[in-house]
Amino acid sequence: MKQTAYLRHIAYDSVIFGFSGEKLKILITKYHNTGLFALPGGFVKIDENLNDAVRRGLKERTGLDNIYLEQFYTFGDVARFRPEVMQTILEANGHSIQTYEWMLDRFISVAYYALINYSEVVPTPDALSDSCDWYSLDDLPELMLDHGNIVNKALQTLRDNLERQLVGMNLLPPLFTMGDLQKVYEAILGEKLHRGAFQRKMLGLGILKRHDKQYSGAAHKAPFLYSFEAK
Amino acid sequence: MKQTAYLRHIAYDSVIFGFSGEKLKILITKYHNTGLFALPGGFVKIDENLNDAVRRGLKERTGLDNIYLEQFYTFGDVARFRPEVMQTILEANGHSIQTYEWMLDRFISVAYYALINYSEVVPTPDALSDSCDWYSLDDLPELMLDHGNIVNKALQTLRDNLERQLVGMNLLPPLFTMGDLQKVYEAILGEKLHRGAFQRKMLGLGILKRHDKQYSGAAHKAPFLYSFEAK
DNA sequence: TATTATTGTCACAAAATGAGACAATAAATA
DNA sequence: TATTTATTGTCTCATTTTGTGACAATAATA
Repeated sequence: MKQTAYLRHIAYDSVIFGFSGEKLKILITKYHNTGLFALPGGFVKIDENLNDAVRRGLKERTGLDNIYLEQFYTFGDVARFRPEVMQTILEANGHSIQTYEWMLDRFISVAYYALINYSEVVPTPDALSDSCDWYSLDDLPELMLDHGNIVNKALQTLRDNLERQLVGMNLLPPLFTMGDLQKVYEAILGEKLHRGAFQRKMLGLGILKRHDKQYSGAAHKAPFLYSFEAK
Repeated sequence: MKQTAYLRHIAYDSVIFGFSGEKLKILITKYHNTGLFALPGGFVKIDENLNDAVRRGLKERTGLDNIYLEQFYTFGDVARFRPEVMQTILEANGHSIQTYEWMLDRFISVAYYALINYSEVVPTPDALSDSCDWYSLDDLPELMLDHGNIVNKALQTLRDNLERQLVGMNLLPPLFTMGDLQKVYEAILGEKLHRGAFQRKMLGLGILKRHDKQYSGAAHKAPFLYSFEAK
């Protein structure tokens, strides 16, 4: 990895949303021997499209291709420039500062959020990290630099876009119940929705295909399973 | 201007919207002796916040402070990298390529749109340009690089955000009629709106203050003037 | 004084939304 | 087998929002 392989001053960070246990979660990495938690991020190769760089990183971190991905903001304040933080990380990994000096420069970070099917993912740490794990949004560790802000803005954007995006399609497995879908919406919005109205609206969109019922073994009526259908 | 004064690989472009003659317009600059039209843009100083760099550029181009400004996308495709274009511009201005070699590198561009009061602006070209003028959105010249895409995405974002933003407040003078306001909305959306419903909705927002009537000298009822009011 | 163009407001229909009610039903329980 | 429990699918009704046209008011003109 030569110094010239990456564009200087430019990084990306990704807020990778998954849904499990009725909670919205995101992937967080922890750097070796530092106690520092961060969003999965990376750099852009000299001859690589920005969007492709992010997809490459997502693939490495989750194993998935063809992820639903949305760029939402570019963070460029000078206050982001904290070379001592990156230096700590590099030193904790035994890397020579000389080779990675370019990493100590000021970076502008393009932030993306991704929506993925939780059950398909095998979170994988990168070379500098000793873990890459799911954290509930309401139980995040302290994140380094402005990564907390980035998460907040990602969630805000996701909420704003909720009506315009097929969110459930990306956060749920191929077959799901109406209750599953409602729980996803409630987790994102952070509020309870009326069951009847929600069902009416979702069915009214005309994008759900009804399948056989799901017999859960529980003592009540079995719900239908649904899948999303491109019209 | 030393090479190290600016962050490498990072630029911004701005889509500056104004409203005049019932049309939505944007500012376009034309580079000396090249026939190249472009969005007003610039670079970020090493010790400058990204957002501040954009405001600095806007101030130079329009003379205005405190502009309504919204970042909407960052363009990072390799296809943007066309050093011969920038070289043409520099040579046409008699600049030595050596001094400005950093400008020939690949750039990632953070795009913003601004909403301004047309009548307050004195468009001012920068050093490389011989004009900075208003163009109607439906009558734009061919723009260099991907600037045409940037304009399209800016307009799309503006439309999407129309209900969440006080657009009229930024595109109109302090006092305006309900008809003026409706024309702004129609220009942005590109469609006619029903007069009665529009008036009902705007008044229902509770953010308009009614003033004296405007006697236009025309042969019909005089409309009220309105201003926006922070609640 | 009648005419013209535009404005402020309303009335009504249509559509969308909020909220509760009820029957249906899969499994557990008596 | 009959009853109970929890949840589901659907419906109805009230409320709110939206789409559409109509009307009187009015500033200037003919």
